[in-house]
Amino acid sequence: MEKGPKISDAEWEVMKVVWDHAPMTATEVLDRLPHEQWKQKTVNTFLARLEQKGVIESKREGRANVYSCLLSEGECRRTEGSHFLSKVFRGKVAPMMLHFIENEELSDGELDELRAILDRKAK
Amino acid sequence: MEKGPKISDAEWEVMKVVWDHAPMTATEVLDRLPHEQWKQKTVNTFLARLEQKGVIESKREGRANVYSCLLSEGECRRTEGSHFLSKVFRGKVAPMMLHFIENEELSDGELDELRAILDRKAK
DNA sequence: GACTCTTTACTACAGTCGTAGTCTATTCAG
DNA sequence: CTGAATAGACTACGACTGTAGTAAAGAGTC
Repeated sequence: MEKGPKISDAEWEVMKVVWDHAPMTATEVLDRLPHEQWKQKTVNTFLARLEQKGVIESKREGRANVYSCLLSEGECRRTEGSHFLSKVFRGKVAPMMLHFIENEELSDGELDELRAILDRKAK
Repeated sequence: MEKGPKISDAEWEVMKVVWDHAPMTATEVLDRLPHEQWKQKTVNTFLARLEQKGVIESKREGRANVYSCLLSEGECRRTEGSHFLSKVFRGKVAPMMLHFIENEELSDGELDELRAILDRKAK
């Protein structure tokens, strides 16, 4: 497991947009974010940093840069997830799962879904 | 939900020791950490910062400070867990659970344990 | 009491993060 | 072509992180 780059909180917000709509320009990214909280320059900075980190790449098209993903959301979730697991739950999966079952609102449908997944897994 | 203070990666390592053995002195904390990677001064700095953040408190006893927890590991897990959930899995619990079931090694025993918990929860 | 050892308190410093401003080059309107 | 608008590149800057060094104060030793 080559550990991927560290993606900060705010960078994750930008990446969610890029994962959902790439390829796209910096202006388009801003349009997909809450306008009250984000300025264009801030978005640009994060896009540049994410490119430095190798999470995305940019290609010049006319007057604008067009950004695409190099790492998928799933890959970044794996990196972030195992980091979280070892940091906060000392690497122990079952207690972590229990924690979320106890602390987060799970609908009956979700509970059923999870049981079905576990049944399949246990086979 | 009053959101607790942000506890950094390295601070979590220190806190695991404190949660397990408090009340204890800075020297005792170091003794419980891998000696190769931690220096006493570094530990002291983190203890001071954790006190600033309100995670622990210190009482002077003789020549040394004795540290105790103000926030439990469970409380900090709740803060960190809901932060992680919204950041990395857009707040959706079921996909996150699925992710960990698919990506982390779960023993048969743990799978059984989880199924039992879900059954109880669904009642 | 003077010196030494331990433990704290304060200071340092480079790297990352959040948040943008300034300077520049390119494009579009006339 | 010339000026105005726009998108990118580079710079800034204070807060937080990881990692300690230095100075100072209390506690024993002679």
